[in-house]
Amino acid sequence: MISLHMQCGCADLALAQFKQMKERDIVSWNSLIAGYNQHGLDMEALTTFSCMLQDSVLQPDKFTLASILSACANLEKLELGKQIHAHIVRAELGTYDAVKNALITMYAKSGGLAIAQKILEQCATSDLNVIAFTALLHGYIKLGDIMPARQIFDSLRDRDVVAWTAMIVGYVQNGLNNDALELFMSMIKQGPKPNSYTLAAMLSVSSSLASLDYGKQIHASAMRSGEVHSVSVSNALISMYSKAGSIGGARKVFNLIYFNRDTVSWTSMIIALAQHGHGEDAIELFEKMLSHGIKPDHITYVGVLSACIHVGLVEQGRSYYNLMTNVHKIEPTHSHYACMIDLLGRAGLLQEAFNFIQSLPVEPDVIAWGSLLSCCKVHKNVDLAKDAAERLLLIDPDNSGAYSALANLYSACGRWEEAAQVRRSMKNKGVKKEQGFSWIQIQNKVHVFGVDDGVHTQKEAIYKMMEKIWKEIKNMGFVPDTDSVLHDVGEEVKEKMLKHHSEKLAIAFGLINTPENTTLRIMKNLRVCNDCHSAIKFISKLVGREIILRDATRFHHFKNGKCSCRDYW
DNA sequence: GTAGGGTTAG
Repeated sequence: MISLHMQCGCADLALAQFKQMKERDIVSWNSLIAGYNQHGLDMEALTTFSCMLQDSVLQPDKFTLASILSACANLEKLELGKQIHAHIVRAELGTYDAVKNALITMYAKSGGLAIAQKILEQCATSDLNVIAFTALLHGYIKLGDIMPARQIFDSLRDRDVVAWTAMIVGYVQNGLNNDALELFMSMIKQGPKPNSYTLAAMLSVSSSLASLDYGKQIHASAMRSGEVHSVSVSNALISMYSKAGSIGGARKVFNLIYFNRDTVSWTSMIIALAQHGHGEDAIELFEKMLSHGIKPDHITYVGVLSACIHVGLVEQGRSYYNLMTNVHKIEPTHSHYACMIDLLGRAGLLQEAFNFIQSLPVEPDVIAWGSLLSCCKVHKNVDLAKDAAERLLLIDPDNSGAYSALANLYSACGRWEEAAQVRRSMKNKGVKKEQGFSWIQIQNKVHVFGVDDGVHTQKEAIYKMMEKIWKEIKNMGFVPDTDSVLHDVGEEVKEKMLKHHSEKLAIAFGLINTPENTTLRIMKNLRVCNDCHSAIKFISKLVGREIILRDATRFHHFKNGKCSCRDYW
């Protein structure tokens, strides 16, 4: 009965049942502990374990210890794990496979990889199994050692779906998306059938590639295999659609799982809405989440605060920050601090943002100073920007963003000499500037455009298209924002440089190569400049198309001369 | 009757 409740995810019911029992045998204790462990309630598993040791004469058996070791592994409690290990040796329970595997996992996960390896080597060759090796493989991946992990994977004879997934996830977590993709392909060809874990991981690959086509393919295969009903796959789908620029797709999935939403589902949808500039909707959804009695976690609050940032709701942001710390008792992290700095700074309350940084109970990090710096850039506050940049460079001397932001700000204010000075010192220190580029995917092929690099095969046609658009939008009232040009050159040259910004080239290319009325989805690695933002609004009206641009921080939906961000970004 | 390796959010 206890395990039945646990399997339904009703830990409370299981506990009530357990408390009712007059006589508790080892199986009832084990069921409760294992249930907690399987539902991620590892702290509860450990407390139950110590109750068992105190309240009863029962001795833990191999089932108890396997679960407890797993809890230690998840909580990375190496010391406690070692004590359990000692007990296992004394009680001579170390011969059971499940216990051995749990032991190796515990060491691999909680920072004792060398011990894990040693135990594995001591096992006779006969009973080495895929579970222990997968745990070891995962241990290497956690340390970022991909090579030994891959070696283990290659040497495994009976690779099952978990081993394949562990290796794929390992690539994803270490930013090796292409390797993940490649391995997934060969899994399809010759490996076991992917399950919900595999598909969720591959959806996160599609998210970081921001490839809607690819994500849709994974969605289709999840539908075919029935894994689409898993909450984790649904949650990963929400993020994938959002990051690929389709807020509608994200909404559809979220609505579809009405009866099956967890904290991650709500959080993913809130973040999706925030990223797409639907700040009010994000907040409304958050309130709905609270009224449904779903507990927000620290990431939910990152989403809520960034929703407030994107629409400039300063007061509301402040009150949510207080709600988080005072009511939900969530300790703010660096991300929350960065959100608050952004919230205040974006709204022009630069001094207040600066004071906020000064009042932090921890050393401010690169992100904190970087947020303040970019806000100073938006509001053209040179003095504070200089201060922020200097402090940032103390922590990270090679931060190209800090140099660029400061140099650009000087340029924008016409202080060419100081701008040149910053660029010189950047050059002297060997710091390389991050180049801006944009890309667009058309029929499974990604086309990348740098600033005016002119390498594309359709260069002539693209430039010609841009020339035509430029003339027409100027007739519509578009005024080029030559302040966005960060070089001291004549007005005419400035205009030419603006015309060839990477996002504009990507749009011109998209217009040439897609049928009329198709939505264009452009991605950019840096934040969109003022001139491009203004130009794209006109272009969307001129060509009667929706243009979706994802820049470094958010999405802009341009339609009929307007942008979803309402020009606040 | 109970157990062991792998997800998803900024």
